Amino acid sequence: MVKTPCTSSMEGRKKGAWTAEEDQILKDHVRNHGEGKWNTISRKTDLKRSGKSCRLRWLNYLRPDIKRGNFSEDEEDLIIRLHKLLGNRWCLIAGRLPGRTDNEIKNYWNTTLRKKLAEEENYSKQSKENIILINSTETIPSCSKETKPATTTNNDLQIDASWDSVENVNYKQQIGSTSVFLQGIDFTDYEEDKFLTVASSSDQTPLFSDKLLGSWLADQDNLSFELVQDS
DNA sequence: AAAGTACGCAACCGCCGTATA
DNA sequence: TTATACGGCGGTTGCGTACTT
Repeated sequence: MVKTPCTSSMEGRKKGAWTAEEDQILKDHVRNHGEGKWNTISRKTDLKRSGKSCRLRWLNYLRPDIKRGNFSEDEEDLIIRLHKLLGNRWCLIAGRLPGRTDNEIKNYWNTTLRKKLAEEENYSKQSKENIILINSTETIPSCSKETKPATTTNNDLQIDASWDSVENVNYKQQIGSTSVFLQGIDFTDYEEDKFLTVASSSDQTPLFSDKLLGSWLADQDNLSFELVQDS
């Protein structure tokens, strides 16, 4: 699909679809100078593109390791599971799918998966029984009554799934430390200070910090494999 | 065959965090 | 400490294509 190129009046910057010539200029520049310093590209080459536009074009289209074509069932399943865990953190999700870009995953989610999941949700509303509480050493209050803790910040990750819609959740709470098994993922070994919050918010969603999930994901190279195996 | 509508996706926009002067 | 530039991210737009009427 090719968009008609158009020219912005702002500083002669070009906008719209990229041409093959522009792609070649950008590829040559990155090959010779590496990624980064995107704003210098328009000064050092004939490209009349903003640095942002160059960066986006490279990351989403020109990068050599980009995987093209339809998403496989495994990839689709992984996206769904990661989205339950991470919400709209497309860059984090893309980090677990080699060759896929955040933009591609975001588009796929918005155009295909969201609809598909909505249809499935309408079809079956039985997940409530799938919440399994194990090894509780104290009573876990009703999730629906929990409120967002005072320690929470705007950087907290709010998992984009209500307790009612999360499947196969094992929630374990221990005296002295907090352990959470979510979607088969064990957070037990993580230092307690990394658990900014382990609770549910007023809208019935559990909260985790970006720091926790970012470091955890970085450590768990086999996450994709495990999640796929899980399905 | 033509017009209208829905869909997919590349690209843009605005915001935010970080680095630097 | 403040201002500015830049990079990164998620949300949104708009164009081309496919499908429907």
